Amino acid sequence: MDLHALRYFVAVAEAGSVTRAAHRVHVAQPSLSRQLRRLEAEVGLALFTRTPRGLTPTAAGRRLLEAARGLLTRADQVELTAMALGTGQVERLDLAATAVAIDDIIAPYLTTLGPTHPFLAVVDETPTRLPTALSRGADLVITAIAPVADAHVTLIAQVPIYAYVPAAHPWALQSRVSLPELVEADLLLPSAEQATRQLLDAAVHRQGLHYRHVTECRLPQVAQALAASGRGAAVVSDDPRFALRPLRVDEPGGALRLPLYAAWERGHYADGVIRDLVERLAQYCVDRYGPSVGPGPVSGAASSER
Amino acid sequence: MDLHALRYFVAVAEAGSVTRAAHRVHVAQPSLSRQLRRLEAEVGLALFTRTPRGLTPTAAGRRLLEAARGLLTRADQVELTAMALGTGQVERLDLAATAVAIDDIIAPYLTTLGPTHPFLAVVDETPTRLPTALSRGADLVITAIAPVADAHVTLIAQVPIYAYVPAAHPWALQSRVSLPELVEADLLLPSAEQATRQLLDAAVHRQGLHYRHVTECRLPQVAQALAASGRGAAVVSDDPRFALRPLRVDEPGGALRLPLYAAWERGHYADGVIRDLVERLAQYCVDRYGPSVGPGPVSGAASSER
DNA sequence: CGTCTGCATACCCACAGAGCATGGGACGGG
DNA sequence: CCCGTCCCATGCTCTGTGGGTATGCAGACG
Repeated sequence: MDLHALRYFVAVAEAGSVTRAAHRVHVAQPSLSRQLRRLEAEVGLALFTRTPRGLTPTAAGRRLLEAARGLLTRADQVELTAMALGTGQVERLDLAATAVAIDDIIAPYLTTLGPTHPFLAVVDETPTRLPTALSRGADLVITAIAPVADAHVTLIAQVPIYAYVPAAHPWALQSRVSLPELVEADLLLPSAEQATRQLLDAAVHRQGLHYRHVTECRLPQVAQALAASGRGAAVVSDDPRFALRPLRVDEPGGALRLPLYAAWERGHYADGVIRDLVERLAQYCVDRYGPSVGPGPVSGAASSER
Repeated sequence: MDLHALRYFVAVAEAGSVTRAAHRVHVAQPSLSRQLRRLEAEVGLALFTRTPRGLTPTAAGRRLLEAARGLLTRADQVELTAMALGTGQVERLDLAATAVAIDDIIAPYLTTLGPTHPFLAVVDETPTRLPTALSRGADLVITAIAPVADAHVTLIAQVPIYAYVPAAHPWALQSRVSLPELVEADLLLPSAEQATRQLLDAAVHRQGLHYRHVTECRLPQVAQALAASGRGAAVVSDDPRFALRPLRVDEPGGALRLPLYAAWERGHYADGVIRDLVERLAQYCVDRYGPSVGPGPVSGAASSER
């Protein structure tokens, strides 16, 4: 059950004769004749009825013909994609990104640019799955923790992180909060392996502060649900999709910022295309939010009351 | 770009190592290694990055992997259908039939029996295309003209033919019409190659009658449209889907009846299944309409005012 | 009844793919 | 620091499959 045999089979069916088919596929008639009989032997019944003027497919032959045609066209497509890969052409890029990157950068970038070539298939991954996204099929990853794997890494933006509080919270009237204030509150924080938590922990440690009461959440949705039920006052997260009031978290030098890296495989077959895309993304962040700075609460998608 | 090479390729990708993959596909490691490098050479770039502990697919490798997996599952399906063909299993039968057979026999048979195995894919063909339906893919044909091709033929029913008249026609109050009456009317008849026309012509000739005024129509829809616009009084047809009043056409011996034959390819791979189905269809006609007789205007689906 | 057409068979050759043996690079433990 | 281990790559040989040429053979047609 070789592709070759099937190709010959459909050629014979379409030509209606072994001889004509042989001429069409540029092969001698006996070879084709043998392949055909071999196929019939494999299947176990006649695929053609032999007439003095040629061959006509039997019912079984017609049924197999349908299947074979479908398989062959599919095989040709695979061949084409392989060729496209070899010549560096690319029609689709799989992009995996954290929530904040998608909401604050990718989505507005795509909406302002419209459809792009190559087509960007964006998937948002949970922070714990992001480091392995490259090896699981993503062509480009945007993450806060630079992957250690054999990859190109570029810093494309630095976005502030936010403390989200319910509308009834005493802080609800202010737009930012300092770290000494923050650590006194009941906090819902990402779990330790997440970049935002590491960033926050480092800043807290730098200032010699200590958390008072912390509840860890691996998923932002859970944090939001807990906050809504009063189990925590402030949620610190990089996920901009909260229905809570965002406060920018400040430290003395300014806002606490999460770096966002674009990472892609070293030697990727579409390296040039990806490089180009990453550069445009970084430039987009600069144009829109200022140099070396990501979107803030004043302008950009994260500024609305969500 | 062989299926074999692709199979090895996905095996290596799934095993994460040439050695393990070789063991899994029951082949020596060097063969697999060579096939892999050959595939990479064909595509033109590295599909795996070699690590001391095994191989991990590159971006191009992952992309090709998707395509290859799809192709291989499809190939396996084709293999399975081929096997099924060989062992005489059948999951689908393509049945081509005239309008009258579908409306009066197939449809009621299927509605009373519910879903059948094998699944019956019913297509209605125009009378001119029916004789070649067997060679164009149908597994079973129900037609009024027994095909001359190398096929089994069985008479399964004999259905009356009808003259359809507008509701305003003088005959509209009667339920049948004799041939001497009929030939006096303005007639819309099927064209000469159609079975109903041949049946009618033969009966007319047997009784020494002659048509007065005939308009030929190859398509029943056209006949109906012409009748509706007053271009003909009576439409003789075996198509039971007219919005006109049906009159049974009588000759001295009784109703003028159109034979319906079931025909299927001699040596069909599902011969037993088809034989069984045909027998059940014939038995269904006998049970429902009496021996050697098809549905009449009194009982059955054709009796309603259509 | 000869010829023509078209499929099947016989025989030979070439190459692809499999196996075996072996080289070589990268970790890891003593 | 070196040796053992693990794993991939390569060289060599052999067999099996597919292709080519020559030919047989059966039905159609004049």
